[in-house]
Amino acid sequence: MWEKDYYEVHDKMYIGTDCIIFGFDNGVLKLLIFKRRIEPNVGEYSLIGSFVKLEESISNAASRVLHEITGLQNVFMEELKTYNAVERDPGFRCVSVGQYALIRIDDYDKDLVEKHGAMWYTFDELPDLVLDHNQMVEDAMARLRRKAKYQPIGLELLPEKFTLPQLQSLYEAIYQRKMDSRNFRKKVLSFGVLIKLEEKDKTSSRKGAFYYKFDYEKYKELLAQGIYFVV
Amino acid sequence: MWEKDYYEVHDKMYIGTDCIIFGFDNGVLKLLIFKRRIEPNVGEYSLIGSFVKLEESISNAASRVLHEITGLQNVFMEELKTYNAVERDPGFRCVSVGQYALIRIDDYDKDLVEKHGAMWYTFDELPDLVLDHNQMVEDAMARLRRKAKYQPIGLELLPEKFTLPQLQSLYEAIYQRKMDSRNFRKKVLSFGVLIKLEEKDKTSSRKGAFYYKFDYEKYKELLAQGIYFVV
DNA sequence: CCAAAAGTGTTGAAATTACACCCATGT
DNA sequence: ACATGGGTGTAATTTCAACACTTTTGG
Repeated sequence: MWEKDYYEVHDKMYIGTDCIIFGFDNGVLKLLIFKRRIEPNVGEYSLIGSFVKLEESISNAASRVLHEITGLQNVFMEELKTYNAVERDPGFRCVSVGQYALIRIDDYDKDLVEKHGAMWYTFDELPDLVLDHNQMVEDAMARLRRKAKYQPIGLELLPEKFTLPQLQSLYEAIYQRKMDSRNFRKKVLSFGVLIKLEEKDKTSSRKGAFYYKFDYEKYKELLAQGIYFVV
Repeated sequence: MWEKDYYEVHDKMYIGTDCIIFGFDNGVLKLLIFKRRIEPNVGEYSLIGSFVKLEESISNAASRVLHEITGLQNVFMEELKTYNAVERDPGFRCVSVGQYALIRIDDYDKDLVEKHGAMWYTFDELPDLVLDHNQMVEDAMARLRRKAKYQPIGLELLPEKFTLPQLQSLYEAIYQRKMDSRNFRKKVLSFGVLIKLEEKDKTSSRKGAFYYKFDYEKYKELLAQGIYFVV
């Protein structure tokens, strides 16, 4: 890659990406935060991030760092927005692209996460983070709430097999309010993208709750038709 | 601004911004496109954009170039997303942040626009644009449709005084479908953010249509309460 | 047999859609 | 007088919200 003349008069800067990683654990929505072991800001808490290299896209960079830390690949991730205030990074002009990720909290590699000094925190108990990272988390949370109205995000945050009570508690965690189980079930089942399995989850009640899984095919069909999922 | 050691091992690149500028003219939604007079891609069509300088934020950069070309200031603008494919710009690695703007088509400085070789095109008649600019326009259009459901964007696209038939035709242009005028009126008036004026617009009918204006105060109150405007 | 969570229907209120005619006015 | 776009109300349908009891089963 070589640089054309008419570009050289312009300014170059760093581009980074920071990942707002949501996980859902036992009825509680959590965020993966880590304690920095390298400069700058050693010892402070921050999101997981990286500079973007010339030969990778921004989402590549995010996937790369996410894989390094959680061991996960093919994680659902979406761009949030850029954080580009001139003085946001005291070191040098650096634009960061926030990306939020949804992971299945039972999938990730606990040792790896621990080795990097990362920990799960609930939204309410977040420590102060470096730079504008607290703002990023707030923005991501707001986005998640909005997104959950239109798309079955349970698909990304729950294990492949999940129960309706689990799905409901995910939505309750996102919206921070109790929902009526009859109405909730009616609604989510009406979309016709859930397949009921024979098997029951007996870990949380004696009666047991039936497992469901997503019908990806039907889901894609509906999306293609422009149908929204509003819960 | 000086550069810390631990940054120097990373890659710097260019950041640009491209503006997807919507205007609403006489029942038709249009986009401001210009024919490039400078390298690279002289003679081809593109969105209006600029490189971001070290000492300005991305939205500053967009405002700057928008002002240069339309003469307008304080234009409504919002970040769309980044366009960051490694090879998107053949000159050098350059990430572009798309921003869409809504302008009152009767406000802009026609001479200035013409001097820069810019022209209004409807969405359906867009020429081929450079790089990924056609994609940007599509994304912006999709965003606008979604946004129009939640916020009274008429506020940005229409002149200060406007009639309900005008507002309706704006929504019809955005959603590309006819709406029922009784239902439309009922809905938009129910929000209570429109103030009916004494004056009538007689340019499009003999009977004349009453002008309305937005009640900004009430609008802000409602937004603060988290109320949505769904049309 | 009992505690604890899963599962299930109905009813009233609210919002949305469909639909057709009169009004005001410049020519 | 008439053509043109502006303005108005009601009824049917759909969607949403509120609400309580029965089922299952491990201990």
